Amino acid sequence: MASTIYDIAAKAGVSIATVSRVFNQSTNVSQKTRNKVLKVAESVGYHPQAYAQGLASKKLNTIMAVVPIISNYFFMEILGGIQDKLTKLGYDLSIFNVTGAGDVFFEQVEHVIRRRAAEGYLFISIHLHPDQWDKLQKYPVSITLVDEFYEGFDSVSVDNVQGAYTATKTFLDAGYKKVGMISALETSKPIKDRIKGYKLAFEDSGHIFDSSLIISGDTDYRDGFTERGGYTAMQRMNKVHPTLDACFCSSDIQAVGALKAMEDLDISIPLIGYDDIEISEYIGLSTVRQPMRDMGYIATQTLIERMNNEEKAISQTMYSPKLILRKSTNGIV
Amino acid sequence: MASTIYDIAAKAGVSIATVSRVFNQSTNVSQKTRNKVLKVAESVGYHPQAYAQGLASKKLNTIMAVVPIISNYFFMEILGGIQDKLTKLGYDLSIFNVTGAGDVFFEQVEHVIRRRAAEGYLFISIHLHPDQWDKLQKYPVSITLVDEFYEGFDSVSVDNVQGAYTATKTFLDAGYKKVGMISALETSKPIKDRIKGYKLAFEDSGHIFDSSLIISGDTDYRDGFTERGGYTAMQRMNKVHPTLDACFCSSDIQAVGALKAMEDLDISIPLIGYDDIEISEYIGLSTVRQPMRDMGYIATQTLIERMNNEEKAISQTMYSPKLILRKSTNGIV
DNA sequence: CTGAAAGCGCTTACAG
DNA sequence: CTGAAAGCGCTTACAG
Repeated sequence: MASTIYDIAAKAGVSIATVSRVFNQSTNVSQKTRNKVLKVAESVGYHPQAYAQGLASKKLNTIMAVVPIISNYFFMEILGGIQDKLTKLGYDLSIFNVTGAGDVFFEQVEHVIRRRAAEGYLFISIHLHPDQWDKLQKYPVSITLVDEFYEGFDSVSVDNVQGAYTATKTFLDAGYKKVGMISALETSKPIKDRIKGYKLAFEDSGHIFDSSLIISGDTDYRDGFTERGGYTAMQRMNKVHPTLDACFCSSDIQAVGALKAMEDLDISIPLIGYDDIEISEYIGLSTVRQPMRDMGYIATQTLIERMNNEEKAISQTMYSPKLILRKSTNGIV
Repeated sequence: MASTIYDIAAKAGVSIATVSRVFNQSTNVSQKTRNKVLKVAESVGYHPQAYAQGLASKKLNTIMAVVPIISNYFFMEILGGIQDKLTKLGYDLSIFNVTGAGDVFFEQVEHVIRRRAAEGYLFISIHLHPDQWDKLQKYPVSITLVDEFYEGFDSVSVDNVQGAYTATKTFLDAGYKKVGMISALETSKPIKDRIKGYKLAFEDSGHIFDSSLIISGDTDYRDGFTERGGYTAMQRMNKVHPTLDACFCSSDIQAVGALKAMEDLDISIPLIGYDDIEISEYIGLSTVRQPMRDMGYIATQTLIERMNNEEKAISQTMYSPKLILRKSTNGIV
């Protein structure tokens, strides 16, 4: 049923080389021949097959996004930025969802790289051990890291330590003493950094640091970056520290849950989230802005440049997150 | 740099057929030979290339999601459901983002089908004209429609007319007379149906229908399904109908914007959204639930079944949306 | 259990 | 401007 270049060539009375040229925008085909081929191709709905083209030309024209969790807001925004850029360039996007844990996780990542189903890879929120990164570096493929960085790879990330520091310091400087942190999975890379920044703010302010002020929710689904994670964390927080002054949340989506918990508990303290997802502006949530869309866009650009020039110097872009104050911190600054 | 099956065969002292068999889980290879091949392959980081395998075996093991707008909540949820299913089945996911408008839109859709870069296609929120659907039906590929249906295609959708009807009727039955509708792009398929349901509720209730009660926002970005779309629509609504009794919003994300507008305008009327995205529960938004995750999951399953059996009877799954009442409609029912 | 060989559907120098 | 032919990296009957 599906026709090939041979069928078209036969029906149009030309060679397969000519048919191929017609579909490759080659100028070396007479208008007459071109029209004849196009007409035949159209009549049977022919179009070159992606895989065969890829094999023969060694060009796939697709880049692959490798992600751990597909349905979260952070990734969605990043993806939007990637698509904005890709569309302009005519590349296709492929998505690989890494589902394994532990060693299997790395094996999956390595596997997808080896299959060569794309010409370039965008690693989004993929966090590995140093020796694993080193191993990956040996493969002759272009990879750009998003939300992570490691020596030797192009990357686009945000300074998580600084972001958490800024949010926490803002509370401390405003005179609040008991400033809690609603955390997510503590072994996750971004959380480690955010906790670091949170601590640092206490130290810089000359306050004693109390680790019991850092509390997570009751679920590790999506690494704890969920409404429910924030909701249950705030409930726990209120049990342990009923006199909390203010709270920093490790993501906006958790802050949404925390806000609800506060409402249910009938308490009200200033809150700062993290990310600045779209709804935050509308629900009046103060937050630490990560330029997610830009990150996806820039990362894609960086990757394409790398693909076109392997000798290019490594570029590590690190954004400084920006604090955005809204209703949830009203009157504190 | 990149090694092929030939390199491995040579180094392991076997034929390429044997190497191929090792990587295809064929049992017809002695354990000894298998180990030898695997060792060599590991030492150079070899793995069969996806495209070459695809060409030779005519199996790609990838399914493609074709979507108009990538970064929206509805799609994100659907995608999550697709991945849940795909992961279990060992298929890869590819995403094609249709960016064109008008005729170009259809051309892009047709083009991606013809390229055969996947064995099955999931069309998500792709709405075409009858003659375009008919044309698509001629191609020998498996396609499952999500959020749309058309004779001759497998599909998974939700009854938009009924959803809007239920929401509106609930208000009307509760005694509200002036019930507005915050709409999105009126030429979009789901909006047409939701407006239909909205109207129907008035007719069934014996009320006169006033089309000036249907108002959209000031932007068609993402077809108007944005916070901003809802925000500006509510502002307009308040100008035209300052004495509105209640309001139905065509999506939760717009409702978030509308809620903010109401706050800024210092008015308060009952609101019902559409979708039931995750945050809705936490912000207390009443809504019409679309089982997005399930839809993605079921659609993927349907597609795989179709791929395995082209003779299978067409299956058109239509969900009945469910009204979920929360704080935003407190006390009305 | 293993190998030789044909074939998958294209692209691309090389000639003319 | 056009064609014949080799090659891309695999898989898979067919033999043995």
